[in-house]
Amino acid sequence: MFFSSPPSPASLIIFSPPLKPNSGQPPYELLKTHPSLSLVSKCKNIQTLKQIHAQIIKTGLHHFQFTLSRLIEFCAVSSAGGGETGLSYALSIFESMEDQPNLFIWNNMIRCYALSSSPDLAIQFYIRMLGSGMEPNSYTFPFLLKSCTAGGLFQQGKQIHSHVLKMGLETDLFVHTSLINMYARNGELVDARLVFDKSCHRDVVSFTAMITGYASGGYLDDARRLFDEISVRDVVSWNAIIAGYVQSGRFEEALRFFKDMLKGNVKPNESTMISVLSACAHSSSLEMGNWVGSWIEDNRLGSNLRLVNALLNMYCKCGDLEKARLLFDGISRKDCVSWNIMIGGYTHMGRHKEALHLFQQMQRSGEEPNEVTILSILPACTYLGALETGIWIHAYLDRHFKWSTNTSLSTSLIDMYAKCGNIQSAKQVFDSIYPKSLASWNVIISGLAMHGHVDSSLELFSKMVDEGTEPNDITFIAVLSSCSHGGLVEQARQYFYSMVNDYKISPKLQHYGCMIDLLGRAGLFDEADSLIKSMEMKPDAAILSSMLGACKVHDKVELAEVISDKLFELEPDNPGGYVLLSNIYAAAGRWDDVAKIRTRLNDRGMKKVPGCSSIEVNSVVHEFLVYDKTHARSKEIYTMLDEIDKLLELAGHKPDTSEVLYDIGEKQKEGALCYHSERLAIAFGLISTRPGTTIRIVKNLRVCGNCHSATKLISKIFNRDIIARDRNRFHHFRDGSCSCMDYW
DNA sequence: CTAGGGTTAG
Repeated sequence: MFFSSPPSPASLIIFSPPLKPNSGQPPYELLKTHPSLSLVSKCKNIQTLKQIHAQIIKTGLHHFQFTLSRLIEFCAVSSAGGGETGLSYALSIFESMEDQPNLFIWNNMIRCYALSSSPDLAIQFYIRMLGSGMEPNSYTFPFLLKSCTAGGLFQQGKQIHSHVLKMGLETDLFVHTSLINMYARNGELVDARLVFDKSCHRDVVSFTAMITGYASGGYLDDARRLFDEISVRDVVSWNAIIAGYVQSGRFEEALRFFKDMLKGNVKPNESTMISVLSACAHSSSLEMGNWVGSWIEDNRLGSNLRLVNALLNMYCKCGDLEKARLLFDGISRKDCVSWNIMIGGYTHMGRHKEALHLFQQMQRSGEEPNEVTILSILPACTYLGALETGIWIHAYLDRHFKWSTNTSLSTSLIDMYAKCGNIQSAKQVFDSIYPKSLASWNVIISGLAMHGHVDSSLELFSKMVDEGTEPNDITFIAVLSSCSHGGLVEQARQYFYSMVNDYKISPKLQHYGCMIDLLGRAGLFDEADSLIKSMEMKPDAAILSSMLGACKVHDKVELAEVISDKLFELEPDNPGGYVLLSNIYAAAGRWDDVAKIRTRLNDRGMKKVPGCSSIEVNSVVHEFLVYDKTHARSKEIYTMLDEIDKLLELAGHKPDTSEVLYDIGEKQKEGALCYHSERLAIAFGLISTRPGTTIRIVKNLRVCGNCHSATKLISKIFNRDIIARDRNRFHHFRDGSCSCMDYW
């Protein structure tokens, strides 16, 4: 098959006299300088090598072992011809050789195996070599030991070590370093150190092998000590120590080493920069990262994808998405990693719509998503409530991955279903996976809680404990919030007690938050207060806000004033608390105080976080703000809103305008309510989906009381299930009532 | 008669 290549390009055709073996003179001088052979070293890929091979046969050069040696060596060395193709090509030459292969050829065959995907076969080849009467030399062992390192073959490595001793080759610097590396990479640091200490001829390379071993085992102090002992440090030794600190998460120190390296006038290379970029990404060192960016440009390395991806990752992790996107768009041959980094960057910064959009572009580009892609895109679906896209991904996973054993993938999928409003599918996926990780228990328990399935949520918690999975602090947030959604005061007390005493988990702010929210809502202000006093940390804004909310439910105006003073001290510029207090005043009819707060808000120039609701239709996420008129079908939406309004009025719905803060007329206040973002999303859902289809919307804030009662009626009037996720929980509206039983 | 060891992003 090697002779079936198309005719050589003109540049490869060499007219030279055929050579004959055994013609008296040893032809090595001639061979070395023969044009066909010097071409081998310039060879770019295996295709070209085949053409040269054909040429060699034509000229009779293949009768000389020297020639074949060079070909096999090429297969072992060249990255273009290496790997599996290189190995099989080398093998075919080896097996069809006329004479006994010499040691050089045996050694290079072992070298081919070391770089292949089955390095263990190198050992078999070595045994075959011994069987044919060949004795290994100082070149054989580095290749062989490299195979043991690559294949994790510690036992075989040990045996080979005894061969080394028998041959008296342990003092050979190359063999010595290979042994250290083999032991170190197999996690046998003590053995590695024994070998290291035995030799008195150590150089920077053997030091580095030992340092790498220590560093990858997390023994940074040992690595550091050896590093200090090296008299002349080169790039690779610097890289090893820098990478070691990066892998241990000690990024600032890694960057300090890098600066020392530059001070010592050692020139960094691509590997250095990949580690440095990783350190910058993790420690948000944008300045240093930018410096590396210009270094890459100066050294014209813009086409090195590994390096550019690392740079891209740095920009994303440092939050400079604009620069990242510019770089990303400029990469001509993006790989899966480039896409993953950019998509993950958007998700990470909360720009979920852009993440989803880029994911769709990725599919159009023909690049296949992998597990990492899915793990960054699922949270975006979850956040946006993009159930259709989520279902598509589920089907994609079924087709392409064995995902049910991948715990993070399945957990992410369960979370997506739960938070996109489809708790049944979440439960189905949960039931189907094995093993069930702690995280998967946590997401299903909190998912059920959010949907108001309090009983099954708590049952699942008992089942989890029965099956021997130890709950953690996150589990208890889920359990306590479950109690909170169900108004189960006594159970919550018991779980809280059990968490502290049985599981020795010290409560965090969120645990206190659930408890205080629950106690406050139940009107148990004294107990809530003493719980706050027992906390070892100061109550945060969330806790004070939920106390304030409880004051509203129970008309506690004076207490509300005390609490809001503390809240305003903590967050003077967050309008949420002011709005809540003003609502409490409004409910008590204290309009003067309402006006005072409004002035305070205006003086400080505070803006409420705008309410935003989204709905996914045909895999496209549509977002709406209050009074939003930017949507392409805005006209139809507002016609629908008017229609809804009329029907609501007919059904006897009376808008409660007391919570509207602005100084406007009663009629306008009603308007402000009708155009709340969730109302717009629902109206769009009604006009863009078939009758009877469930409408799912997601809101970034809590749903207001007025919209809640309106939505209940809408579900009845239009005969639709409406599933709404707000900041706090899910509301399933059906036939005029809501799954939350008006408790939220 | 040719060769060999240590560093590598999501």
